[in-house]
Amino acid sequence: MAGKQTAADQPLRLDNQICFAIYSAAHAFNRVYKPLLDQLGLTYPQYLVMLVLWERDGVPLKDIGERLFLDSGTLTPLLKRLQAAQLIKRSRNTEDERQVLIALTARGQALKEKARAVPQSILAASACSVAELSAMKNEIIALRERLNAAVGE
Amino acid sequence: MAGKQTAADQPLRLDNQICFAIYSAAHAFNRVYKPLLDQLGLTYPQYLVMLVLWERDGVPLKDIGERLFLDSGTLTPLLKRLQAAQLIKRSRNTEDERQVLIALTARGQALKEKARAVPQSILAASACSVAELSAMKNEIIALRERLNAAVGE
DNA sequence: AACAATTATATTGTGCGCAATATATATTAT
DNA sequence: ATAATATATATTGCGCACAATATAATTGTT
Repeated sequence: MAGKQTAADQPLRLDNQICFAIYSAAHAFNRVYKPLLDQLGLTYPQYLVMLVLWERDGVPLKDIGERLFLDSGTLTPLLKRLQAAQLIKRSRNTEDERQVLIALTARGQALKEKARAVPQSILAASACSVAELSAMKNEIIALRERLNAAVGE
Repeated sequence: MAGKQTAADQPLRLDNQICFAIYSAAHAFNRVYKPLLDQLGLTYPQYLVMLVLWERDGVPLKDIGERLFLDSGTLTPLLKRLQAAQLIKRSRNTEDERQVLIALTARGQALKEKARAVPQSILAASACSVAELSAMKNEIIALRERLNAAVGE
């Protein structure tokens, strides 16, 4: 019984799962990022938050969450750690006291310069042209949007 | 100063990161899988382990780890939970007492039949042809291998 | 104005994922 | 045979992710 591989088993084979390809590629990226981000004192999710803030500063937690598809259960403690590292400040919006506005400190701003070395190291590790990576990225984002749409139904 | 977008900032823009596309697609997959796997009483990583075991039974923990790119720190507690759910059995290999062999219980074998409904639901949610998904999967796996090779150096 | 519904964030609990370390067994070298 | 090295698993600690829940502020209704 065990070991027999029929056509009916194909859909359950690990190597046929695109989800596992993506899952394992995400972990592979993480391993490449780890030594680079260690130098910045950031984890990968923290790096993503910093990328958002380096684009636009002083945004509510909710906006960061929508951008990264993360909720307050993940972001609240993560942001507290970034605050403890003196990279961000947290303050309530005076116009809407429910909102927590996240702003970079001088230290957080300054870290952007150090971070500029990261993308090129990642590009080198991926051993792939920018054009190819960009094409893959767009396909994956399109897939992500269809998956998110399916959940929303 | 904040809000200014120069060419030098492009590499750090969130939307230009393929890693974030993959990271967020992995989470999107997880959200699609969640309700399906809830019916099986499995988490997504547990489902991956079961996929491995449904292909070949009675394998050492190490083999599962190599297949899924996970170490004992992740697998040991996960396998204990699968054992608690009576889906697997754990036993030391008599020929090498260091190894823990993981075997399916009758219940674990039986769950495979229930799981056959999962891949087609995922396919529907991805709203994509099998051929397209397969092509993307191969590209992503190739990228993963290059990333893993870069870490190994 | 009072009440209900909505929104934004925080908290708690569970399960990964991984680094660092510990322990026991097996292999290799001397 | 003994010692040194390597291998397989387990344990601890930290940081996500996310479901479920709680709380406080805002908006909408009557």
